[in-house]
Amino acid sequence: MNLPVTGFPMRAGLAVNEPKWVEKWLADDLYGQMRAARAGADKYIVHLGPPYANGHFHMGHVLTYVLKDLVVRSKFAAGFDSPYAPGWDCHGLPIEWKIEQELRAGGQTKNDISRTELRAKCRAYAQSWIDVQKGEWQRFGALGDWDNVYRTMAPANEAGIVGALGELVQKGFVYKALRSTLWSWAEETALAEAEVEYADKTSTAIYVALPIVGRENEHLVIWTTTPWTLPANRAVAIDETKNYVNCKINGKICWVAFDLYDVLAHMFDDFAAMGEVVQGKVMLGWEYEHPLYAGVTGKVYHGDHVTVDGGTGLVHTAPAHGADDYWLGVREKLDLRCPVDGAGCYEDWVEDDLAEDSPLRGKLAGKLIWKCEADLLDALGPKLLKAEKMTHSYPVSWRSKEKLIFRTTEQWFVALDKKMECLEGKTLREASLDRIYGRDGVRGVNWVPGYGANRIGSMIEKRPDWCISRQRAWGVPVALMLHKETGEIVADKAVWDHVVALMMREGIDAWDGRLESGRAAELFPDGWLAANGASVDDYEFITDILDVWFDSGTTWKHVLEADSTDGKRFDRHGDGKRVADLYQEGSDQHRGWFHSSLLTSVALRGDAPYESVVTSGFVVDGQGRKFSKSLGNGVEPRTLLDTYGMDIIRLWVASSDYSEDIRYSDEVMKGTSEAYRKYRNVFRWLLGNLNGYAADKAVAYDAMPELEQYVLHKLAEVCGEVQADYEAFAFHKGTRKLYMFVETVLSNLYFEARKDVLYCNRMDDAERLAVQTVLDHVLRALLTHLAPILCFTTEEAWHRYATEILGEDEAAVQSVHLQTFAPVASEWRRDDTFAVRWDALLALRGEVNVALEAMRTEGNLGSNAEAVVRAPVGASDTALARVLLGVSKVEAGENLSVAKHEGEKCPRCWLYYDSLGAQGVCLRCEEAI
RNA sequence: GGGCCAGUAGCUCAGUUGGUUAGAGCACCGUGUUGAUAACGCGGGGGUCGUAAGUUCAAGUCUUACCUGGCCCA
Repeated sequence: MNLPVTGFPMRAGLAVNEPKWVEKWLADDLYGQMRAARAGADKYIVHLGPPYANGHFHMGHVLTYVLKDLVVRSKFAAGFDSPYAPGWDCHGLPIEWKIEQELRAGGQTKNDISRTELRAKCRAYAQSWIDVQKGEWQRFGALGDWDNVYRTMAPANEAGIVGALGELVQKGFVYKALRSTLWSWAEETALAEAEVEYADKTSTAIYVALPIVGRENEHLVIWTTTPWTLPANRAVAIDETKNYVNCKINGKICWVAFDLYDVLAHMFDDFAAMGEVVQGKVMLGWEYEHPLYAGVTGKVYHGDHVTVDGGTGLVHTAPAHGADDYWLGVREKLDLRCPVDGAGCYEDWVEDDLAEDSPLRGKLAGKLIWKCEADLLDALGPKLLKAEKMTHSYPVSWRSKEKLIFRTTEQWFVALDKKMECLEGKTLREASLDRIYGRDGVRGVNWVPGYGANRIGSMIEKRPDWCISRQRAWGVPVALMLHKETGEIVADKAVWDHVVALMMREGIDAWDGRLESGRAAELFPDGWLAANGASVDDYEFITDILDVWFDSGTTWKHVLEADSTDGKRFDRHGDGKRVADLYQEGSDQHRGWFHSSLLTSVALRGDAPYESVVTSGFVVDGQGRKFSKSLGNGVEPRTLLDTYGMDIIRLWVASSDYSEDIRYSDEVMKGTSEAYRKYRNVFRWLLGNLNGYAADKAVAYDAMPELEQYVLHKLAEVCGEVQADYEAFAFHKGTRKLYMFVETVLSNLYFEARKDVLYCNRMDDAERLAVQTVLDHVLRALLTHLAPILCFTTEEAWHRYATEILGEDEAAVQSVHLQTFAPVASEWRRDDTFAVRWDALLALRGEVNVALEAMRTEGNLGSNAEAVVRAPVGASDTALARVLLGVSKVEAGENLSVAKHEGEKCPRCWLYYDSLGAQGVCLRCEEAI
């Protein structure tokens, strides 16, 4: 008997064995070997959206890094050279916060140390997480250039980011403007949305009557919960489509929204009806007297944001203190200056327009806004119709829990609607949209799934100009110099090149460090100031930092492009392709990384940075809900590694349709584990039955039995389809086809049919060798096609194959990941006639199985070998049919009938014969013995 | 509240330009093997295709509304 023999164990022990492979691959520099093996081949560049260097990896990271790894590995297997550099996003608020927290824990604040020291702490903190995440990442089996990872905080990258900013400035994209931002006066800083919380806070709500110019005793009534913004009042906004009505409050004729009349009637003790109604548009242009300033007037304008479901329907508008107000102010060219400084105190000029005898004189300038409330209310006098305390949900600082304010401050922007020479007269918005949709003769991006184009397209269409400045410390400086008198930005390339060169050596400290230590002059090239007849004191240096999206949004430049000349990693030999073939991230990145990368790349090189963008949904639980702490349904990748092993997690990712959210649950993982075990058992069976086989024993295709040809036909078919699926990033389809092949063609049919020949025929029997030849092809094909997915298990099986079947030394075995997809001979693919014939044979097999099962249920049959079948097959097909059915005999006949074989059972092969040979076994077995 | 997307058996997925009784694998149940054995084979049950209308001779497949869930915004 030739039973299977292999050392490939049925049980995987992934949790223990996988880390050993990781170690070996790193020690052997597998990635380097793969690059070398594909030297000169076409490059396929997957570019990584850098993870933020803070915290452990979660399931979302697992999903995206496995997906990217599937692409990289399958591209190598398809013969491409696929350089891949892991990297990290290092700057930004969350890390800076973390450091501030640590400082506070030590009784300090960020003001106690220099910005340079603060940045050093942030840098060390980021690095510590990079080290942690690197280990977790490698454990995923992710292939990559681990010795040359990139970090946005590396000096070369920081210099590259500034260089990108410099080019934008030189091309004319960057401008300065006032913008309304949420501001924390307590911490003296602008806040990003992520830093904002909401809490119940008490405010003073006031109704104020503003006298209308030229209308005796008539007033506009405004309502506000922020009395401190009254000095900044510049207008009153109404809804021109709504009706307004007058009434008498405290003896004053007051105009309010018609829809709010009833509510307001009950609000005031001294209220009387009047009843004149006008449409809002009639009021447009009415002038009113400023609530505080003598001789100052404002006008009534329409505002889309005005509602009549609260307040009075007339909105106090202070462009310095609100987003809607700000945009109205911009539209109507109102005074946008902010009378409140960064610490929440009124500027001196806030008192300029006060009347000589105003009680507010000397009460506002330099005072904290919250402390001026009582004085402001007093100063309103009879204009104040009513004041009351109210509690409402209000934005507060994450840190101090103090109420936030809106302040208009100077910020830096990238223009989206400016017609640009470098974009052939188009705006950045238009040029970006052209590339998103592939219109106006421009090559588009391949969005997978396709709706990604719409999604990012509608965002680019609607978004305002890109505000790239932040008032923080941990980031790349908006390294701008402004001429103090002219306000002009220095755009001279020589200066930018000089600054970039300094940063190349010193990183971002080259900027802030020099400013802090009074060496700003060094930021100019030698002799530049003199040549321009200027001194360093003529210039103002911006200390804002760049939005972190600018860091990662320019990685195509400071990572890919910077490393792409003269045969370096990402060099594509000027083939005209985009810098990257693929960006892959979660669908949230349509607003994030895909978005910022597109804008910078279109602006700077006139094209998208990527050929394809593949987006995935999010990992959700078994009920389709997101993972969250409050639901308590989170899972830690580290736990899963111990429970299941990475290959099973990789298989889960590969078999999921990531275009939607993908579910993670114990049930899903149980199913995935079963599939894994199937693959593993099939590998084991193949290896075991290839025992004793060698390449020189291979049987030529034409000499093979038809069953073998059928299996090769199916193998060729599945390999072709799977490779196409991989190419289309449809891993779940490819995985599914491979599994179907393994399950239905191999396990159910072929292995079952050929066990007899493999176990019982002579080792050197031609038919047995034909079977082994097929097993050899099948194993190589399965291992190479599954290697991108089951990267650990296929490697393990491949090593067994190399040592047990090919007879190689363990130390000399070449990794499965160095192989290309096992080739498929064209002769294996057969025509439709062949396929139709086999469909019929397999259909017959199904019918016979039903009949045999009926016999078994009646207790008349054990194994199929006990049966003899009469079936409608040609006489020449009875032998093949017998093999397919696993029965002892098939006779050709008109109709299907099954019966128990009445002959003798061969004790060796267990088949039944009319009679056995002299040695008590069948003739075939006699010969084999 | 707005934009985009999804909702087919317990699970993972197929369902081509709308066209006969909606498919597969796993899981489940039954059963056979005991020379892939913490395996393997065979058979079987299981879905009113998220809900409700509509278009059509005909809808899982088109339209609308709603429900549920996800991402991004406000």
